[in-house]
Amino acid sequence: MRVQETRADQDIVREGDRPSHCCLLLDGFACRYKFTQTGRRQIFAFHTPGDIPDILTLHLKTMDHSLGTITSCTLAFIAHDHLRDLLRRHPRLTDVFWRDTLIDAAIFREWMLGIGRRSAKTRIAHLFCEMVTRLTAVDLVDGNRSPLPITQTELGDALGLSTVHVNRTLQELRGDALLEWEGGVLTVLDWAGLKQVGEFDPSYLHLDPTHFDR
Amino acid sequence: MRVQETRADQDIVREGDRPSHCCLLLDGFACRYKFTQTGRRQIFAFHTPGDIPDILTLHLKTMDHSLGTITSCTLAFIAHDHLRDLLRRHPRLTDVFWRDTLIDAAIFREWMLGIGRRSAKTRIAHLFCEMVTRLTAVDLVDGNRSPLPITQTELGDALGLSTVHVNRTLQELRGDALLEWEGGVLTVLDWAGLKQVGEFDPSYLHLDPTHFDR
DNA sequence: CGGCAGCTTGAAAGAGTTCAATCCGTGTGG
DNA sequence: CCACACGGATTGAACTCTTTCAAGCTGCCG
Repeated sequence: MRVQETRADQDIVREGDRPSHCCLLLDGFACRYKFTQTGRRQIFAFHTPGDIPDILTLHLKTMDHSLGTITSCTLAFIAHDHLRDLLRRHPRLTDVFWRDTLIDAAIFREWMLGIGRRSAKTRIAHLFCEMVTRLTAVDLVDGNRSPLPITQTELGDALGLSTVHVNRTLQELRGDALLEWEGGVLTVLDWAGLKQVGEFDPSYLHLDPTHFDR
Repeated sequence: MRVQETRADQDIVREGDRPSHCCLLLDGFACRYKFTQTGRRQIFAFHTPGDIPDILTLHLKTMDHSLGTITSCTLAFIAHDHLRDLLRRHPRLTDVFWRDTLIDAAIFREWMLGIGRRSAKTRIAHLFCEMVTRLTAVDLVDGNRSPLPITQTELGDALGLSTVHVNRTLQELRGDALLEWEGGVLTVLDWAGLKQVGEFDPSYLHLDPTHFDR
């Protein structure tokens, strides 16, 4: 494993690349995204420490989207060959990684549902609920305060909204005393209320261990 | 394997179910979808013969969305236990199925990009290009005529659009002499033009065998 | 102190939705 | 053989959520 520090807003892997390594995110926030031919960006996923955002390169040679840092990050690069060797020796591990990519896809579906069918307010509230839930799972949440070091533009790019509208909708959420968000820290003031506005049901994250197959 | 005929518009597996079998689609069209709490539907995927739309139940015990038929279908149900046994005996097969679910996810991402960032016209054209490409891969396309037995409402539910708007946008596409679509058959009159309007680049489908890892 | 990224605001424009009918082809029962 | 029901396609008009454009504002860093 090669460990490396990276500045914020740097691409780690780009659309079209054919990487020979996967990257384990040790510290920081990253995202996956792609541009429209007309230059509009959609963010597909936010990644947090512990994730291997490009594990898919193990089976899909050419990247069909990009992976970039949001904050400065610590990354560990692992050669595909080593990873394959590991999985061959421990088939159970294959299932774990496969399952992880399936949850990844479940999150994509939930975002799709939001972008396609939910209002801006619901979408934003939902994403906040998801991030807090996921960050809780990796023990990064302190009480009702959760790191969320992304910009309003990035939030818009993830939710299919303009920055302006994100900004105004955020004001509503704050006005409803549901949350505060400044300095990259999200403070949830009313979890029940936020969940309700966001129509949030965490089942799709498959965090409950009783959902495991074995 | 238990083979079974199913009528159109029937659920095969429902959100919340904990299936013990996977279903191989032998004939017909199916889709995966989920409802918003306010009753709005988002279709996540269209499935064609040869697909195993619920292979994910092998690793995610509880369904977080539903799978239903669009047309009448022929399905083959395979017990998880049998499938697991098969995969244990042929580890190479695990990689094939895993890869397949990764392509599934790549399609989700592309749809997300469309719903979030592309116009209605581009979205519809893009979906048509995708379906024709995928149906060509399973040899269901005859010249420029491709089966596409879905309703305008279903198309809207897949693209995050209202039926009314789908209808009007379809008229534009027809008016531009790009396609015809009636009786469940899509006829592409101008492939190059449709690709351009749809900003379609099939890379994300990972069909090119040179993209395979081994 | 200037510069820059990110946040905020106002006003106008627009893409897409909603509501409410109408139309059309097909299958069904009398 | 015709009336009727029904799912799906189509149309018109009003409405609204979200975008776009165009400035300001703010805090931080060199």
